[in-house]
Amino acid sequence: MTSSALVWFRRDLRCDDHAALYHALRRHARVFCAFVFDTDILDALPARHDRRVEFIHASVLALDAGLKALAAESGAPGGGLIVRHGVATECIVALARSLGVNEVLVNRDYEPAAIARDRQVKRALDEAGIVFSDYKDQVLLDRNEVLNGQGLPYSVFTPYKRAWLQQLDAFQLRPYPVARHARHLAAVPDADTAGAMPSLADIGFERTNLAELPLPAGMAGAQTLLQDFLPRMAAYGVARDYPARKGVSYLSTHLRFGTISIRRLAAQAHEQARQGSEGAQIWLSELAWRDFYFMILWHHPRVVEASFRPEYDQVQWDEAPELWDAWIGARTGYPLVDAAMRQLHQSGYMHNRLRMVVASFLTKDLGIDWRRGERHFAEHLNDYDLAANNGGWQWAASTGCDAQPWFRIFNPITQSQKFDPDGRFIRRYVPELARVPDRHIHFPAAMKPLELQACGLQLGQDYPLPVVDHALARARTLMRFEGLKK
DNA sequence: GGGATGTTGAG
DNA sequence: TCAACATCC
Repeated sequence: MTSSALVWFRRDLRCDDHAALYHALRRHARVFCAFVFDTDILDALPARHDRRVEFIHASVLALDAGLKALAAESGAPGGGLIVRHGVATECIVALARSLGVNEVLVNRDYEPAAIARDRQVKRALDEAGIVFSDYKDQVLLDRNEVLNGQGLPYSVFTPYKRAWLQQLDAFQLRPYPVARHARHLAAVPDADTAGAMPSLADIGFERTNLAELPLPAGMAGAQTLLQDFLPRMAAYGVARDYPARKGVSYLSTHLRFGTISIRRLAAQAHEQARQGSEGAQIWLSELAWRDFYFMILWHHPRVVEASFRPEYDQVQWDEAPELWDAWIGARTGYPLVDAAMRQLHQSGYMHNRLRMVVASFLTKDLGIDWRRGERHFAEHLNDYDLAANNGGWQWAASTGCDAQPWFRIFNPITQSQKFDPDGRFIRRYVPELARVPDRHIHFPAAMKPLELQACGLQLGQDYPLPVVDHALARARTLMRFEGLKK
């Protein structure tokens, strides 16, 4: 066996339990690894400071080190990552030709733009006589692996999950044994070693506050967060709903960039669930939701632009520029909504319950098109993922598959009372309300003048008056949806 | 040489 | 998880 291959890393920045890397190492004598800082993607980002680019940059450095360590352990000559900055479609084809590889391997991506990009690369490689192959890696079960009785993909989550769980056996959860074949890792060619790894500035980006956030990057960062979460998994089912508590895994960004393998996570959850942990069972369902939305996007790429249920594209949303400004400016007068939006802007993270609250508020209270909210999240979330973000927004807006019914409208005040009962989360992000008593923190506009005076709060000055009345807004939304022909 | 035990690949 | 295959006494 003298063939050689190139593994192109994209959103799978790890060298452990990695499908494409495993297959390359098994089938080829010499395996090169590459990552491209893709100008097609980077140039389209709205800002030159972006926590995700910084996270990726740090994770790519760690991946290079990881590949070198893996090679060293197995006595291979080199290892390491070839890093380029340019148009990925061109860089990869040029690199594959200059290295003279027989095959380029990737882990499959399910987003329409990525599918088009990969198709373009495949075409160019075909012409050069180089094989292009892609593998399932990002998800546990993809595309047509989970089908209903008629052999069709599901569009309702609960029966999907039942079938998904049935298929999730020990084999599906097994990690790819990469280390076993690591001796086939090839050294980075000399031409690529000198000044190969560009700095963040080299690719045109500035530092952010990422280093101050509890989000360590790279494979090691993911392991740190996982170790922290494992003992909390059993309590996840209850704790996950309270944004003030440390109830969730905080692994979403790592799952987004593949710095941890979904199989390793699911295997842990599966094992704890088998031993009767209810929290683990619920967390595993969240991983099923993730697979579900990837599957939906694969089969229905039109959801990127349109409602999953076409009849809901007839909903007349409002332009409402001043309401939009209040939402993105975290000045709606609904403390939980404002706190959530500030959490997003300060950290690039928003607790999942709050994503539902602010999405419901934008679409059902402010009457604004879910796509605008979706785009805002896309710009700011560290863990932004098209499939899940789109699915979540369409769920909240009632336009999606298995969405909440249109007449079910979150009340931002009762959500706040239920899930931030003592206002701890609100006070963390809306300090101007620090002295408001618990009883009123969820809706200070209901306070009487004497009560406002007692805590020294001037409504409309220190904190905004509500931009809409929830009861009225709710009635308007019911009418907005009611008019649709069924 | 046969049965127990271990390793690997299947994705 | 299961089957194929290797290894060991």
